[in-house]
Amino acid sequence: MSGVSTEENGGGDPRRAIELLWGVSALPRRGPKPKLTTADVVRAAITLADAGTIDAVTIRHVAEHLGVAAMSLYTYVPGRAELLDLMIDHVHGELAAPEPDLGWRAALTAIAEDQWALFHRHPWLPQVATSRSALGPNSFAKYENELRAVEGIGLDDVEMDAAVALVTGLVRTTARSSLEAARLVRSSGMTDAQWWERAAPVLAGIPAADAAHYPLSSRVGQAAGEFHNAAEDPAHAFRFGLARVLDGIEVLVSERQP
Amino acid sequence: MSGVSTEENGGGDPRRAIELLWGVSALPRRGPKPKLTTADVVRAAITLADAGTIDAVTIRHVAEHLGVAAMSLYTYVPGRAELLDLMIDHVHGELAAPEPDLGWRAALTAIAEDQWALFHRHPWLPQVATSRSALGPNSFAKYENELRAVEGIGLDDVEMDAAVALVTGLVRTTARSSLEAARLVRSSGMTDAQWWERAAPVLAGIPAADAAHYPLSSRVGQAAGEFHNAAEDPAHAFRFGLARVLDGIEVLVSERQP
DNA sequence: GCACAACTCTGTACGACGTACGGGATTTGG
DNA sequence: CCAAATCCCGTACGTCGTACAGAGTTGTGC
Repeated sequence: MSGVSTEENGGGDPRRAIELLWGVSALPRRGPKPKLTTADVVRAAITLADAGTIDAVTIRHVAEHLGVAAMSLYTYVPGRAELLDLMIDHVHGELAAPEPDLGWRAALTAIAEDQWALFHRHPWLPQVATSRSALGPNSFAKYENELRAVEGIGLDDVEMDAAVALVTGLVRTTARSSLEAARLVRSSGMTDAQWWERAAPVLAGIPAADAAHYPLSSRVGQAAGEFHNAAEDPAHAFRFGLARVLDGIEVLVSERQP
Repeated sequence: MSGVSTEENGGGDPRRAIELLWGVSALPRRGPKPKLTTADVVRAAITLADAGTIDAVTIRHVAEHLGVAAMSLYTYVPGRAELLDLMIDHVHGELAAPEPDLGWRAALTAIAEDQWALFHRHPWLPQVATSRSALGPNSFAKYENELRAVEGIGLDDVEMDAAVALVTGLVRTTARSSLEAARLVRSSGMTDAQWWERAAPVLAGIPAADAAHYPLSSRVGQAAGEFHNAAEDPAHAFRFGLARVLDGIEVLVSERQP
């Protein structure tokens, strides 16, 4: 019962977007004084997104929130896609640089937890895809910090990149799914349990959907479901996954440093 | 330069959707003979999506592809969101049940590779989110098969669920990002290398973006970038991640079976 | 002091989207 | 044979991003 669609973009000239991200601009100023700044627009968009989903970030909404006409936003931002990039880089600025000399495992854990928290402060963030990513200063710093965590432990450059991508990908995925579940509960007004109560009798009327056909799904699905509803859960997939991934990286590291 | 937005849904009555997924219906038939079936609509939608992105699946497009008016589709499908659910379950039918008695590691590997291939046959699939997932027969079978791979190796039910979610999540994430990158190349008409050629001089003009500020990013980013462009790559994040994750699960399994 | 260029701001408009509504056409159960 | 059920579909509404053109405002060069 849920769908996601992905807007494409990324075709445009990187020039203007990069300048905005790095705050370069403002040489000759003629014409009327601007009412706003690009940063105002970005902050307003983030406020709106934090309160709902990324869909709340429409040009018209943001403009209304700022008290200007929709088309005025195009003075500060080339378009909606670039606005999203600016939002991403902006919130990446909230990530901390991990303490030095922690050891790679503690450092990666700190990074993962920091990002987990960031995703929960900005629930729209894991929904927004970013390949050929937003080249802003904060995103650069994020990558640099991630790499620092696995520096000098015996991995080559390609492995370092893959390792941090694995960890950050895990955080994104698990955060995304936990946030999506929470959003679904809010938007449908049904908890998972209530939803299953609705769905179960319908399924029960379908011979092919009998538990006998899906013995493991029935048993494990129920156990997992009860556990998930135990309210301590949403972070479980994250903690479980992180533990496995770090153990897996540890195996690789040991191979490299016998 | 890229953005993704997530449509919400999932509020509606599960009843009709589940009936469609399980093919229950068609009792009393009065009125004119239908020109189409629900399956026709689903297949047309999949054809369209396979050739582009999920955005190509609009009610009007699908209808046009089938030679009927847009509103006619609502005879066969309650709405676009349910159509997406039907598409998902339909393609899940292409997944094979892994051979029995493979051992958990080989079985999980087979499942991961099968899904990796599925995602590449249907590039829109990893873009479509599915929490409170599409309760169709093929999706059930998918989950059942996944669980079977880790049955009886010493994990409890919650761990089994988490382990298969970790693996399938990895496949989805890595497939998604590899496909997104490929799509970006097509849609922008620029390879990553060309795009960097465009972007680099702009960044070079920005003091704060100097390589000295991001020593690891520069070095590792370049190495990883060259490797990625080596054309053998797109599956690298997948293979690397899978190896780490399986090693991590192996550690857990050993703990459970001393 | 003045004209003009550069800039900000905005109203209107276009082509997409999902889908609500209502009506005409068709088939079949009673 | 009629009425109910079911189909097909034209029209319309509200949403979106944003192209375009014009009006108002400011600094610069003379």
